[in-house]
Amino acid sequence: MVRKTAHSANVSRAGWMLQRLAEEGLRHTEQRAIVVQAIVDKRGAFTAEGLVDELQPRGVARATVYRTVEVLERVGLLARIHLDNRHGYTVCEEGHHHHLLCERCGVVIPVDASDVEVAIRRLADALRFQVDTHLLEFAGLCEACQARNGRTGSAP
Amino acid sequence: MVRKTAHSANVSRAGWMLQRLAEEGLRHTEQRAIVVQAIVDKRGAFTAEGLVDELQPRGVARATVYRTVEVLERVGLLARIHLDNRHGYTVCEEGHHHHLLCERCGVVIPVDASDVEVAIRRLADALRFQVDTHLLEFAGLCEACQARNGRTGSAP
DNA sequence: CCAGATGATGATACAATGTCTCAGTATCGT
DNA sequence: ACGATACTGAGACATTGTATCATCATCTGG
Repeated sequence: MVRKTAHSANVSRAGWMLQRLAEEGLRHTEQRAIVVQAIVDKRGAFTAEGLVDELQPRGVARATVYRTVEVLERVGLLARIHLDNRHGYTVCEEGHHHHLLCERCGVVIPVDASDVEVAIRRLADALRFQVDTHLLEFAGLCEACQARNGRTGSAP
Repeated sequence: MVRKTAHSANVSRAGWMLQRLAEEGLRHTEQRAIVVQAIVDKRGAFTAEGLVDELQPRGVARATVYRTVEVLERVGLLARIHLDNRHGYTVCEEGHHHHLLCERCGVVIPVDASDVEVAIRRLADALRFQVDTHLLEFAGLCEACQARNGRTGSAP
C-alpha cells in the first residue's frame, strides 16, 4: 500500500509544508518534521490523539503534537473536519475547503464545491442571514471502495 | 428577554417533546422534564456540559443530562451540530436537518436547504462518490444581530 | 389500586481528549 | 559564534464524555 513513488511524493510534500512554515516565520525543528511527515504519510483524515499515539513512542511529546497541528491549521495547511461524533484534520489543498471522506479507506478527496457554495449564498441571502463561515463535509464510499465492497451502506 | 408568550410556547413545546418520548416507550421522569424544559428555554444551540452546569445545582446528575440528551437525539428531537471546535445540539424541527447559527445571540434558524442538497448530489454523482452522510452548517449573524451590531466581522 | 418488572437515576470512578506551565533547549538572524 | 526567542518535554490539570451498580420511580396488568 506504500509505493515508492507515492512515498517520494510525500517526502517532497512534507518538505513543502515545512517550507511554508518557514515562510510564516516559524522555525524548522526535528519534531515538526516528524509530525508533518507522519501527517502526509497518512494521506487522509487523522485525529490529534492518533498522531500522539503514533509519535509519542518516537519521542514527540503530546503537547508538541497538539501545538504543531494547531500551527498547521492556523497557517492553512490543515483543515479541521467534523463527522458525526469524530473530529480530526486533513491536509488542505489550497483553495479547496471541502472534502469527501471515504469511511472505509480513509482517503480524503478535496472537491471544488462552487455550485454548492452558490446555493448556500443564495439561501443565506434569501434569509438575510450574514454567513461568516460554513461547514460542509461528506462521508461515504469512494469509487474504489464501492467496487471492492458492493455498496453495503444505507442511504439516508 | 423572556417574554410571557414565548415562555408559554416553550412550556407546551416541552410537553410535546416529552409526549414524543412517551410514544417511543420511554418514561416520563421529573429529571427529563427539567432537562427538556431547560433545552427549549434556551431556544438555540447548547452544549451538554452547559446543561450540566445549569442543571446539576438543580439536582440533575451529570450522567442523567448526558443520557437524556442522547435519548433525545436518538428519537430525532435533537440534532448534533459541529462548529469550529465546539460541538453541541439544537432542537430539531422535523424534516429539517440544517441550521443557521447566529454567533452572537445563539439563535438557530432551521433551513430547507434542498437546493444545496441537489448541488451536493450532483457533485457526488460526478465524482462517483457514494455519499452516505453529509454535514452542512452555517454560522454568522442573524438579521436582528446584523442591525444591532453593524457588521463587525470579517468575511472569510 | 397495588405490586412487580423494568427502566431511570445518582454518585463516583474511569477514560478520552485537550490545555497550561515552566525550566531547559534548539534555532535563526546578525 | 552569540544572543534573543521560539520551541520542547513532562506532567499536572481541565474538560468532556462513559461505565458501574445499588437504589428508586414509573408504568402495566391483575
